[in-house]
Amino acid sequence: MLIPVKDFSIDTTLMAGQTFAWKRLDDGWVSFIDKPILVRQISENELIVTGETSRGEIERRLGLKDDIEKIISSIDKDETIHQAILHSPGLRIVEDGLWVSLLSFVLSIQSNIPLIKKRIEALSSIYGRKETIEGKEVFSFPTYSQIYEHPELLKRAKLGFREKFVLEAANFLQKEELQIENMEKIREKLFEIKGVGDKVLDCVMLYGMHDLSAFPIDVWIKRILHEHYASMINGLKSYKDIRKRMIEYFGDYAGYAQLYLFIEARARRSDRMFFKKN
DNA sequence: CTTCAGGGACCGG
DNA sequence: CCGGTCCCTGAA
Repeated sequence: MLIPVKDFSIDTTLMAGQTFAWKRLDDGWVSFIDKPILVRQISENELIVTGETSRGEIERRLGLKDDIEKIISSIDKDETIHQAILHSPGLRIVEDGLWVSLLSFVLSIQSNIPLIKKRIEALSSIYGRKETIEGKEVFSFPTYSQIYEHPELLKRAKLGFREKFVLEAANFLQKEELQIENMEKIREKLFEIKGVGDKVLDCVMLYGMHDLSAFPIDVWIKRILHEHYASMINGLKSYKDIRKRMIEYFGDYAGYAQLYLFIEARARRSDRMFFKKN
């Protein structure tokens, strides 16, 4: 299946640190939630997709339906964000779905990206089904039912204190019939899960549910805010107050601003480390 | 070998 | 609100 795209880069999008549901192969990206799918960007304007999926699903999961021009023009409010936008051409915000993002970001607590990936890999090899796509073996992303039914296997993934949080989340989704009616309702319900605080919840809303107004604040965003938006958040202390202020500032697509700034902050970290080594 | 920080959340004061 | 503590890993 061929999907035409415009101003899109799959590498930029999937290496942004927003999703752990895609794995990079030599010449493409695989994701195995229900069925394995393989996506390659063969040119600037074309994706090739293999696997049992649909154009609609791929477009949804890669944020291809977002009107990126409109989004950028609405968040492009100062020099800092302007530069960040210029440094990440082709970026989109993914839509991983509720469970996948919930598990991913519970696992992200007090962890760096390689560690999160490693944990997902471990869980996939413990619970996942193995299938092949174009001769490549891939394990499915663990489901909450699998974890609910075999909680004793969790220890093997060495999740540390996050293990009980993962169990909480799996049990919750197993027992609760969540309707995707309005985002506020879902927020309230998910907040009941032990291990899901403000930051994890914002990540789930943004990268799982595609609520583009969500604005997660982690240590990287905090650094950027103190460095470049100090006057704006002056006097604000709590997570909720700072978040509210930034959403007021960036508007309905604050989530995109957040991801551009996040990528920028981490890129500068890499620059410094490179500088140190030389 | 040890030490320590790392995409936060909880709990007690 | 604030601050100690939580488990595990990889880097130093």
